Order: sequence, then structure tokens, then C-alpha cells
Amino acid sequence: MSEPQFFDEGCLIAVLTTQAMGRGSGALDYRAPEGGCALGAFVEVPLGPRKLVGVVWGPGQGDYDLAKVRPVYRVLDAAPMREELRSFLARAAAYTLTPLPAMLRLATRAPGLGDPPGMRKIYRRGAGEPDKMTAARAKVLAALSDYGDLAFTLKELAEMSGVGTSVVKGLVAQGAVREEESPRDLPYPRLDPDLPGKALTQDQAAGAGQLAEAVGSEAYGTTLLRGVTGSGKTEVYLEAVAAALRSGRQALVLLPEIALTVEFLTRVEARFGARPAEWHSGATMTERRRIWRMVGAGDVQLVIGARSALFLPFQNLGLIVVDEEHDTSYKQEEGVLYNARDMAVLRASICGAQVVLASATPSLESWANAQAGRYARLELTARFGPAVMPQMRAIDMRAESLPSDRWISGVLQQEVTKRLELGEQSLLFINRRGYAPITLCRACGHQVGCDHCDARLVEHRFLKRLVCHQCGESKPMPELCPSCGVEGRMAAVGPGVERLGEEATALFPEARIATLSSDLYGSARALKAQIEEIAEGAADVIIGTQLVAKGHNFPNLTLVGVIDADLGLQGSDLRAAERTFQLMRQVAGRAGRVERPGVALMQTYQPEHPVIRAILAGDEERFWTAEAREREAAGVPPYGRMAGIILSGGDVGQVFDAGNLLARHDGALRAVGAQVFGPAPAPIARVRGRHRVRLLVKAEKSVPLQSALAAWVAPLPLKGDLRLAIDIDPQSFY
DNA sequence: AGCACGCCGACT
DNA sequence: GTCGGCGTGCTC
Repeated sequence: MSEPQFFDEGCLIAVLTTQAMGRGSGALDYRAPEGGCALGAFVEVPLGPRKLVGVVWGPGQGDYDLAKVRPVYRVLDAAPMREELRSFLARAAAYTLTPLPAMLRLATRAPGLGDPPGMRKIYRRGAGEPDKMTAARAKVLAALSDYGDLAFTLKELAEMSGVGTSVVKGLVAQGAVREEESPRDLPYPRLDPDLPGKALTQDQAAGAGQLAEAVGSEAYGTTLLRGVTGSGKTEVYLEAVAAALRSGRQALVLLPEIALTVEFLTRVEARFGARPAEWHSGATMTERRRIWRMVGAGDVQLVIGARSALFLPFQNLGLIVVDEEHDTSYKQEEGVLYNARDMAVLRASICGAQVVLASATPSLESWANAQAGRYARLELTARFGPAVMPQMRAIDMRAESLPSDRWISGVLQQEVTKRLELGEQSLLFINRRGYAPITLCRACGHQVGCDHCDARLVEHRFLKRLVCHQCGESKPMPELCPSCGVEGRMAAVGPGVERLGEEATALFPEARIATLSSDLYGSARALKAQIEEIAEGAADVIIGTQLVAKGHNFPNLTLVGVIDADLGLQGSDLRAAERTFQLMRQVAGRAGRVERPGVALMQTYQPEHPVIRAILAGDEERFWTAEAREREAAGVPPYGRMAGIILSGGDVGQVFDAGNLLARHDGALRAVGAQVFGPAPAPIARVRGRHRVRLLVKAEKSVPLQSALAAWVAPLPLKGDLRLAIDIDPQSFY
């Protein structure tokens, strides 16, 4: 490419800012500042009365009145964004149909980017000796001599010595430790990849060798690392990290937000002799700025982070590990909608890095990619052999003869009671929102259906209405049968999460029962807070839909009862079977590890169904094969393409009107053979007072979906507070 | 963010 | 006619 790498003062340049502006590339024309600026440089530019942070994106486009073009205020003191990251952002924006400025915002989420590097106090060994040597003082001096002449912040030094900060201050007063002013944002301590790690089994060593060799190739490649709990997959991928560090390249380990724990960091520290940088939502502003700057300066070797760490300005990224790659929390569901697992593969393919996708129960997408040969595959068997088979059993509902309005079998009831006595938690899992999925007339058998869809209406007692989960149409509960006109014989049939809550309350009157469904919570945050509370023990019995399984860890949970395993197999949520499987493995898989064994029970009317049988047999390969066959037949991901359109606004009526307008004008979609469903209430129907409505688009695998979607939604006027977001490869269907 | 512009209803 | 509220568009 012959793109200029530097722009002299006064040159017309395009600057991508963090502010969305109309359509087009998103970049705005400016004049290069005094002294010029490099391609990729972080700059501060004026926009109206505001100052914005931006990145020099290329030569000016010349599409704006030259007389109005203003000069860049100044070049910020940060390493220019490399071609690799710029092209990653551009391609990620194109894939997710996100405006590029919003994408850039993810890559500039560090505070004080524009500030000059601040100063702060650091501490190193001084010339003096303490008058009295105490145990605490000795620890501080020992820690300092371990690191030669390195200096640390007060907190770091105190922590690594295992003493309070007052001890360090005391040493300063006596001259044994020197206090100095130093630029803020120091490099991170060096990690040593050659420390002796944990002894690996033959199996693990072979896996580690394969990954290290791939990293050594310094080219792109993805490996699906499958290993059940206890197979040592962390140790194995840390050897891939070691290989990257040895060759002087940076490594990134992505974890689901909840898995980012002190325990994990301690394991990494044990392997490499120092703490890696950790990037997560709870990090302070100071930590964020330090990591961002040091990653960009190449002074961080390893970052352990949540999904947003993918957008850090690595200088020389050689490896990305996505641990628990199947975890649904990798999918960002608010703001920029991206899947960190897929974006990790994209970034690695651009910068020539290796990806390791690690999981005990991989997503079907990754499994299919490995099957197709796009990913290498690496299997770790359990260290303790097949003895830790999870306890999973089917409850054959045909033999249970439950009354028609009851859903919790005698077997399951007993198991829950047992857990209540032990003070352990049970989860009753159901794939149905609402109160009851079917409303029928006991006089004539008529089922109340949707007028516009081939779907039955679901009773939501909470909303006091019947709702279509396909198109969102709703009507009040009828008194008379719409078919035969008989009064008072309408009945709720089938289980829903609300109804199951009632049944559980009746069966376990003393238990604390929590019902979790997206319909019952106004905001995603309220729901998340509630889940955290429950995980910490605020409920004995949890009744929940898919949402419960979403990336949450329940340490006290020892029983999972899948109320109707068959529902998930009928395709209401395309990933329901996969989630059921993962949830069961996750819970049942603790059997061999924790003192309290976990049990997973599935109530089913078709215990001989291939998917159910594969789950119970613990035969993953068989499960994936059976599930892949079903998805392929249905033409859904990963064998077809899907996208969600989320419209939101303060006024439900207006939001629905916009949705209907889109649904009616679907020419751009029909042109490529794509179908549109909806609008219907989004999985989380209200967020911060904004009503959310979703349309689903389904297309064949080969269809250029992004361009069709862009052409389709472009004419929709976004009046008032109406917002539109496109969700490529949506994960939640409820 | 903050300001100009213009459309529409209410008042002199 | 004119004033002023507010929704909409613009800022490189």
C-alpha cells in the first residue's frame, strides 16, 4: 500500500472521531497541526464548541468545504494506532454494522488520554538502614532486593511485602527506602516464561507443545482446546502464553467477567512470577490508563481481561486465549453488539496471532468450525479418567402420571426437598416465559392463536394479557371462547416460568423461591443484581429461563431440574438445546471436584430423542452431531445467518410503528432471499425506561447479509428518541 | 454540548 | 402580524 505514513503541517487529513456524524465513513477532514502528524496518531480536534479525541485515519477526503476545515488542536502523547488495530476496527464495524466512531470509542476507553503523563510517588531502596529492624521492615527490604533497583508504588510495595503502607512510610522516614517523583504509568513487572510451571501430564505436555508450536509459527491460526473440568486446560494454554512471551510477543487471555478472579490471577502469577495486567469493568481509572498506555508502549506482556480488552492497542499481539469460549457473556448485549469470541478470531487473523478457544463444552459454532477444518482441534482427557462422569439422569414423564396442571415430578420434588434439608440450592429450569404457553377452551378444544402468526398466544399473568412471542401482538384474556362462545371455560395449559413459581411455592412452602424472567425485571441491571444476590444464597429454589444460565456461577447450587427438556428441542430458541446441555454439564460436572456432588435431572416425554440421549450419555460428539443436523435442517446458525434489529424509544407505540414500517418495507431483504419476523418485544423489553422491540432476520449462509440489512434500514427515519441497533448473530431469543 | 433555524400556535 | 416554544440539524 502506498498510503502516506506522515502528514506535514497543513495537509488535509481525515480524522476518525469518537462522535458519530451522519453517514459515510465517519471520518472528518482536518488540517495537520504544526509539526505534522503520523498516520494513526491520537489527536485532539475541534468540533463545533467541543474537543474530541480522534485518530488520524488517512488523507483528507475533500468532501467538505475547504474553507471550513479547521486544524487539529494537538497530537496526543500516545503511540499512534497501528494499521492492524485500525483495520480491525474497520472490519469489526463493517461486520457488526456499527458506526466506526462507536467502534473507535471501544478502543479509546482510557481516561485522561489527552492529559500529559502525570507524576506520582514511587519507592525504591535507599542508602540508609533502619534504626530498628522488624519482621515487617525486613520483608519490605527483601522484596525490594528481589527486584534489584526497581521502584514501586506505595500500594504495590506494601502488597508484595505483605505489610501495611505505614511500614514503608516508616522506612522512608529513616532513609532505608527512597521516595521519588516519577512519571505515572510505570511498566509492568516482567513475566518470566521460563519459571518451572506445574508438572504436566503427558497428555497436557503434548497439548502444550502443539499450542507452543502454533504460536511459534507467528501466523494466524485458531485452535479449539477442549478439556473437561480438571483436565488442566488452564495449565496447557498458559504454556502457549509462555511461548508467545518467549518470542517477545504480547498475549491476551479473555475470561467471562465473572471468571476474572483473584484465584485465577494467583495461578498466573505462580506460573510467571509476577502479576499480569488485568483489564475489567471494575478497574479504576488509574489502572485503566496505565494498562492502556503500557500495552501501547509494549510494556505489558500479558493482559488478563474481560471482552473489552480486545480493543487495547497491543503493539505486538501474538496470542489470544478465549477461556470458556461458549460463555454467552462474551456477547455484548448493549451498546456495540459484538461477540468477543468472533472478534478475537478477526483481530488475530489481521495481526497474525494465534487464537486458543478453550472450553469443556464448546459452542456449536466453534465445534462446526473445527469439524470443517477451519480450526485445529486439541482434546484433553480428564486427569482422573472416566471416573468423574457427571450425574445426569432423565425422568421419564410418561411414567410420572402428573395431574395436567403440575409440572414438577415426584422424583424431582424429592430431590429438591433433599437439597432444602442440606441447605443447598436447586435450580428449576424452564424454556418458557410467561405463565402458560397455551390457552384453550375446555368446551370445544379451541386454542387461542395469534391473528397474524402461526403461533399460539402465551398467557402472561403478570401483564394480565395473552402475548404472541413471535410478533408481539397481545390481547386481553378472553372471557368467552372466540370459537364456540361458551363462557368461563378458558384454561391455561402448559408450563411457563410464572406458573412454575406458583407450583414450587405450593410444594415447598418454607423455601425461599426466586423467579427470574426477563419479563419481571425492568432493567438488565436489576436482573443482574438479583442474580448476584441469589448466587450468594438469597434463595433456596431458583426458577428461571435461559437468562439464569447466562454466565453466572452459583457456588451453592447442587441440583438442576430441567422441567421440560423437550421444549428446547422444538426450536423456540435455536440455542436452547445447546444451553441446556452446557448448563447440565456445568452443574453436573462439579460432581468430581467439589465436596458436594451436583446432579442434573431432565424431565422428558421423549427420552429416546437423539439429542436427549446424547446429553445423558455424556457423549458430546454425539450431541454436537445430532444438534448440528437439526440446525442444518432448520437453516439456522452456524448453517444459516441471523440478525436482530432492536428499535428502542420512550414511547412503545412509536417504537412498534417503526418496527412495523420496517417489516412492511422488506424489499432489500427479499432481494437476497432473507426473511423478516416480528416486530416483537425484545428479550429485555425495557432498559432504563426505553421500550425495546425486535425484528429477526434469517438468511442463507451465502447471503451478503450486512449490505442487505444496511440498505433495508437506511430509509427508516429515526425521529425523536427512536434508536436502531443491529445485532448480527443474536444470542438471546427470549 | 450548544446554538441557529424554522414551524406552528397564541396573543396583541 | 409577531413572539416564543420546541423539535431538528449542524458542527470537519
